[in-house]
Amino acid sequence: MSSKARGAASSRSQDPIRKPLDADAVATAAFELFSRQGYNATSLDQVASALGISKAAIYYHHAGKEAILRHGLDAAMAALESMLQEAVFQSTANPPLDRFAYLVRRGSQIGLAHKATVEVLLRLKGNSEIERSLLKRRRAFDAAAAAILREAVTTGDLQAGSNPTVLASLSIGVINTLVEWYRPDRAIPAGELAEVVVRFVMSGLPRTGTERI
Amino acid sequence: MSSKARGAASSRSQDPIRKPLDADAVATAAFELFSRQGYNATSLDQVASALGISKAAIYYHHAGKEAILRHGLDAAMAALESMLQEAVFQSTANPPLDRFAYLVRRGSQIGLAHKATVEVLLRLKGNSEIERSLLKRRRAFDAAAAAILREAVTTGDLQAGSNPTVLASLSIGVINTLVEWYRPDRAIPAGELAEVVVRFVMSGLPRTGTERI
DNA sequence: AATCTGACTTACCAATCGGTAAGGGGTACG
DNA sequence: CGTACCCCTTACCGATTGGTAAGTCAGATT
Repeated sequence: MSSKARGAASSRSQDPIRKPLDADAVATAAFELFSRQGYNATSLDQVASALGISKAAIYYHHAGKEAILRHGLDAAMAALESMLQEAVFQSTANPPLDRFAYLVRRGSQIGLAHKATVEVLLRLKGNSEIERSLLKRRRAFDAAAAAILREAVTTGDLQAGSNPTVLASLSIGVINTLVEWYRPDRAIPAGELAEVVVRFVMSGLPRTGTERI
Repeated sequence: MSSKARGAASSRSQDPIRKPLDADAVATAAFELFSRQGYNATSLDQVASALGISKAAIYYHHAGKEAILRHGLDAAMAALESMLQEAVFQSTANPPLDRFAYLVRRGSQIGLAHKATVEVLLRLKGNSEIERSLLKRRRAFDAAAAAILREAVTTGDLQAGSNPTVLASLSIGVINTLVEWYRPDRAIPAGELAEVVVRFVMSGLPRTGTERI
């Protein structure tokens, strides 16, 4: 019983078999917890035990906790940004409100598809350099959305005197809030929900006796 | 120079003068930081130094970190709940959509007036018993709002087939998102903003060529 | 003058956290 | 058969955190 017997990998050999993890799998599990408990309230030990590995094993796949954060949020922001490019560079013959509706629809779909990551993205507070750089990208996204609405005011599609920045923030806010309460086991499927969101942003509550387009 | 000389209150006597703090003042300062950095990312040492006191002094006013959380969130939830009572018990002769509009307007005003507390309230994740009890109250609030919309479907004020739960979540979501980006130094004053929110919820983006009521 | 109380202070603690060091089992390849 | 590499382990560390113990000083009360 000398201290030499520092048995390693003992629990792994007890496992039936398990595929080696990769950086993506670790990040996915981490974001599952980040989104449920919050980033700061989630320890790497929790992430490790959710994966059935030791905390140190996480450091084989990622440089640290913040690296995991960046890994996941980079992917989510990239998806949103490429979608924004599509919306912005759609035929300018396309009315700005149509492009905005496209942005809202695709934004909802992406938000729901990347629920865990987007939820964490929305809760960033800028407590580190990484968080601040992500926040900067988020603000650029919001500004681009506002620009489309500003154009809609110029073309007269939106009422003169409207504040495009505020309206863009409210519209995007609807998407954001979506990510926070939607659970896939809900009565309404994600595909339909995106349409409900688009109609809500364009027309508000579906009242009777008001014109619909 | 015996160890007896454990000078106390030394920094206070250096201060010009300072009124004694009370539990509310400590909680207000704490929520200022909670809302900017997040609850978990804010240490009591930060709260203390923002107040110019020692961390231990916080424990004279509050039983602990979670007690501060409860102190502030209890007040915010109470304000929202009493507003909800007003909206619900308004003359039933009042159309449900009018009552809902009232709820959205007052909800926006309260959210903006209690910005720091409400922002923390919205970020709760249920990581402790206190958080879970607050979340329960929040869900009751959402359910009551949904009930008003359900009534509006019954009376035919909302289109048949509408999902009142989803629509209530989207509407309240607009208020929630408001709290996250609004800064009082913005171009638009808080009073106007509440009206913009009401119009947005009732009619969506202010398009030209659509009927307004 | 003596005492009490409100409002703090410094000094400390145990627990937890993110992160590191060092090593070991399994498989592929020479 | 050796050895190299991948993927992971146990054991540990320093820093930070929420929380506590005990002392203190100014001002009100007696």
